[in-house]
Amino acid sequence: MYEKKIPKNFTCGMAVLMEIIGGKWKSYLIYLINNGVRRPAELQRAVPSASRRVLDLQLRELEFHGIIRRVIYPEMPPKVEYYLTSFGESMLPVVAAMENWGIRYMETFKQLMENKQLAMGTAPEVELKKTATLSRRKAVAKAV
Amino acid sequence: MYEKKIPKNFTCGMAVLMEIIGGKWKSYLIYLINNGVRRPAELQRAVPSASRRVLDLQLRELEFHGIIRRVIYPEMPPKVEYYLTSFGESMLPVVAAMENWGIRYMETFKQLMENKQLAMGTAPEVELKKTATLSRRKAVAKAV
DNA sequence: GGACATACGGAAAAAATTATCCGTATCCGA
DNA sequence: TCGGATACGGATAATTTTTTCCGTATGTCC
Repeated sequence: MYEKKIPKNFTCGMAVLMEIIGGKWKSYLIYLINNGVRRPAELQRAVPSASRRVLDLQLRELEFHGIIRRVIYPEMPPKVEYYLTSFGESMLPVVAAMENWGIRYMETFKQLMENKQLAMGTAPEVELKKTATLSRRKAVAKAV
Repeated sequence: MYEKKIPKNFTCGMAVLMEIIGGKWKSYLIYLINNGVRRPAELQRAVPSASRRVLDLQLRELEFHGIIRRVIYPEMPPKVEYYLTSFGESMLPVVAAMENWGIRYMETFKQLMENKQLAMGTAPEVELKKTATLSRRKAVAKAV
C-alpha cells in the first residue's frame, strides 16, 4: 500500500467507508467473492478489464481491512481462496444499497453522459429566487 | 471536467454511483447542502481542509450530474446558493447508509490504521481447510 | 486607497491510483 | 523439453484526482 503524504482524517464515516471500498474494483470484488467466485484466477477472468496486479493489490487491502480472509492451501500448483469475514458481510447491505441506486439511474446517467447536457428526467427545477437582498442593493446582473 | 483516456463502463450500478459521489468531498458536500450550508464560501469554511478549487470543481460536477442545483442571485457582491434536486434527495438514504456503516466501524478502523496490523474485533477467523485436492497431490508447502 | 468580502477560473504541480511489463516458483500434460 | 496452468511481487509508466498558485471582477467599510 502506497505511503500517503497527505494524512487523512477519518472523522466522518464516509471517509472510513471510502478508504475501504473506494478502490476501483473493490466493491465488485466483494460482490464476486460473496457470490462464490473465490480464487484469484477466477476473479481475474471475471473482471478481465482490470489488470491482474491491481486486483491483487486491492485484494490485499481488503484483507488488511478485515473485509475478506485469504485461505491458502499448501498445494502445488498453489491454491488460494478468498472468503468474506463477518465484518465483510456487515458491509453487504451498504454495497447493495449503492448498487441498487446506481442501477436505478444508470440509463438516465448514460444519456446524460452522451448528451453532455444536464437533462436528468427527475431533476431540474431551475428558478431564480428574488429575495429581499436583491432590492436591498442595486441588483447588478452577472448572469451565466 | 478532465477528459478521460480510459473509457469507463458504467455497466454496474456501483460504477455509476461512484462516478457521481466518488470524489473526495462530494458526499460531504451533499450532506452539508442538505443541512442548510448553501453558499460556496460557507461550504469552504465548513471544509477548511479542502481547497477552494476542488470544492468548486466538485460542486460543478454534482450540478452537472443533476444532484444539486445552483441558484444565482444577480447581486453585487455575487451570491450563489446550492440546493439538492429531487434527484439528489433520492441519494440521501444511500449516503446515510454509507455514513452510518462508516461511523460504526470508525474506532475499530482507526486502531487498525495505527497498529498497521489486522486486528478487527469482529473479523479474523483464520483456518486452513484441508480438502481432497490436498491428498490428491503431493501437497508441497509454500506458506506465507 | 487599502483590506476585506463575494464568486469564479486557468495552468501547472503534486499526490494518489491504476496499468504495464518484467521477474520468481512449481507442476501437469503433450 | 516446451507451453500452459497455478499464485505472487518489484519497478516503472500512465492516468486520474487533488492541491497550489496565479489571475479576473465588483462592492463595503475604515
